[in-house]
Amino acid sequence: MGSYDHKKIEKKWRKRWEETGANITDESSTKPKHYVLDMFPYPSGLGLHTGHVEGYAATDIYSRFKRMKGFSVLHPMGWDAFGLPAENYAIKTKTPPRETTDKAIDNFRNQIQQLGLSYDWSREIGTHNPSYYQWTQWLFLFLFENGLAEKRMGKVNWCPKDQTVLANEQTVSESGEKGVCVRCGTKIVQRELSQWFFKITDFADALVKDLDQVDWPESTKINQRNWIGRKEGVIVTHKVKGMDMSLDTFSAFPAWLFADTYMVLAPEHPAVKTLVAGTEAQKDVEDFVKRMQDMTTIDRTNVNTEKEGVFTGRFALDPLTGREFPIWLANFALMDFGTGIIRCSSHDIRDLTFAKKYTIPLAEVVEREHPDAPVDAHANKGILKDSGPFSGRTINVELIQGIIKWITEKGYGQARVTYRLRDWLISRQRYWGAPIPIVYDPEGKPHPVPKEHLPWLLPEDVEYLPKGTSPLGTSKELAERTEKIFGKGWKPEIDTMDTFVCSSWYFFRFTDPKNAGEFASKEAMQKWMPVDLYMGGAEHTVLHLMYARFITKALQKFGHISFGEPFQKLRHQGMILAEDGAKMSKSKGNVINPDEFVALYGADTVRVYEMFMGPLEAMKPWNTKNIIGSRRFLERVWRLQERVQEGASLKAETNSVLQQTIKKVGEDIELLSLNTAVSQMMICLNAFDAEEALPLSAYETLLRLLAPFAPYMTEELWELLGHTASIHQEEWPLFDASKLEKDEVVIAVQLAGKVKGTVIAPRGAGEGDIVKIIREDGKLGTLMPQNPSRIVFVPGRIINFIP
RNA sequence: GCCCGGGUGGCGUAAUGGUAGCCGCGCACGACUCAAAAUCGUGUCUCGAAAGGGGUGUGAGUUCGAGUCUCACCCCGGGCACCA
Repeated sequence: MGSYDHKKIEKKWRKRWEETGANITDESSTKPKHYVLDMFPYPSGLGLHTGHVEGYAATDIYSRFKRMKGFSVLHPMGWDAFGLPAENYAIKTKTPPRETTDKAIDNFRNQIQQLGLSYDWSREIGTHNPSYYQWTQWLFLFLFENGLAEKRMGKVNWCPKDQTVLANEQTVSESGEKGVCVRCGTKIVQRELSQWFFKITDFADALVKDLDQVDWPESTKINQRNWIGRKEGVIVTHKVKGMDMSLDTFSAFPAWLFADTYMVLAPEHPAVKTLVAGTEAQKDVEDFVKRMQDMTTIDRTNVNTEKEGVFTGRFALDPLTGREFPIWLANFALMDFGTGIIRCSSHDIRDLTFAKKYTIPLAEVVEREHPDAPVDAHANKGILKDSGPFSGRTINVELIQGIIKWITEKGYGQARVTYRLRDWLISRQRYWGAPIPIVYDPEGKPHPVPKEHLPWLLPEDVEYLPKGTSPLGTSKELAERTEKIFGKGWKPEIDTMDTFVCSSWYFFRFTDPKNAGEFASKEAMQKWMPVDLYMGGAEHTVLHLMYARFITKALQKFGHISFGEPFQKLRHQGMILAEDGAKMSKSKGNVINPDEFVALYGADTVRVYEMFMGPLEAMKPWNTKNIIGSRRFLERVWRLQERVQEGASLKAETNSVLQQTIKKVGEDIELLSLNTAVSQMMICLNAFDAEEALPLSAYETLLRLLAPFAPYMTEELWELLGHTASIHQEEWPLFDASKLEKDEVVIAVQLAGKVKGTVIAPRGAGEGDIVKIIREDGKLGTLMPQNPSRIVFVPGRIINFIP
């Protein structure tokens, strides 16, 4: 027996598997399908870190297990390759982003291949390749043609120093300060620009409802629901006193409407102008509106921002109470929520603070519990008073429905559902992204780039440094291309798409990655979709998953696919922390790279260690010292080959451990409880180690269980045992249910619930048998009462004497 | 503030309501060795000489029996946050 030389073994099998196409997807088979997907990485220059390895190892183990269980498994990998770091690097060094990105991808691919991950590399995709982004552009046109993509004015975050637009995530400094440029710390302003939007809000209802169909972590579903923020409520229409105009408000808490005493408009509300035109308040209001325009929504909607407003001098008539509501403008009222107008009352802390500041009269409709604090409407409970026909009623669902019905019947307003979700702004004034396939005629009207001109190539003759407009605007080639194809005076769209667009459909492409005529064939999608297991970090619980679901629903609505949810089962791997428990980050310089451990201990050890660390979904600190335990485990399995002897047989007790191990490891992989699966294999190893000689079949069974976890070493051992076919094509072992339990069991003996000792009894012994054994036991026999009032007996576990 | 997770040995963790601490790391002692490493063996929650107690963030409760279920509180982590 040679020693366990992981370097030699891993090199040998990596080459062999590549040569034999061991990981190519079995497309032709009639086996049931299983699609196991990782969230594809952004290929950063830093390379793979231990957090990637955790998720990838888990899905690899799962994929290998499923293959052994008789499934045809699709397990692909690709690159979310467009994005800012490469562009920023280009600005600094003038290196074209494609060069940087392709280099990073080569590095990533190499690292991933070393880990023995069974991806089908023939399906590799990169979102930055024209053969891929051609279909991202197709998707844009598909949405455009179906009225789901439109250009309209939108507020963007603008850094005056860098002369560029920033994504919301880029308006928080590293120290957590909000509303500043992440790169230079300059206070950002907001600009109105004409931007492309995807109308995700059209699907808001389905995006909430269909969460019930999928097997996702509950917290992720809650996050999605909160983000969408579906609220049922009521619109109330108010006449403005002395004017021929009316104002609509939205209320999510209809039970509290009778407490409202004033009204607040968003400063940017179109009605403001008319309300104050020619009045005394006009100048104050206009000043206020101007000041609010100069503030970002981020600043205006910060909890700590002082509430301020201005009175319009106008009054609205409340149809419910007949009250005259003073009409104010306020910084906290937002145009893009509800109707942009709020009915305000003392039952909302924000409204109350505002009213106190400006001494606006207030009313209450629920009796206070504490004299200092009025009841908060968000609690939505209590008994109403001073509420017209509803006084004396208790707030509950029926009452709320009754109030909405009453408002509707009286013609005061109507029921309405509102969402917090906003349309998806996909324009980016960036270079390194998929170009938006739109051209403008000389009048400035947008036209789609005809499909025969896709891919609409990203130009290369650009100035990366941002100068106030998109880098694509500096490309002579793009301008010339546009005029050549469309005519004189035509101009290209120079914004690119948000990289989230690229990643919102890649899982379709994997089913048919080389298709030149469609984004994926109907047959391929029908065969493989939806994704059966999707693994990725919890940081994508909102945006990526929401966008991918939106695209899926849009494609379904227009007949491209027949299902509405892309990811049937979703799991998150937890973050791996640095050894001191801190988050790994580039700035702290504590990022742990798996390479040195792969070199030192082997990929198999690193895989086993990361799975053994703890529950997959938990956040856990890396501990270099602990890796040795996993290495020792593999070495002991390696050395066990010496123990194999013809004609040997397992002790019944050892065999029962083996049967339990087959059962538990299979069940645990299915549940992705991989730490306990490894633990159980260690238990099995310990039992085998105690045997003088080992039958070949028992050893081979353990190897097959271990194969998904340690694919290299088990493959080598399998060959050493004389097999010519790969262990990864073996069937998953079956356990013998009749041999699961040991012949003798240990029963805990309790007196009034306290353990006093144990007795050994034959398997299947009944209460009477156990009592007899206890009576014959010297110590326990005298300790247990002769006439207990009750005996609780749990077969095979405990017997409890209640005196 | 609101919504999710979590608090178990020196450490990572394990326990269908049924013997808390499995498995691993570390540590201690022993074997092997001239010696060391590697390997193997024994031990390792705590008080106690022992017999026997106590112990899963705190306090109550349900139960024959609670790490596990219920309530209140404390602490840690994550997400959302002027959303009408």
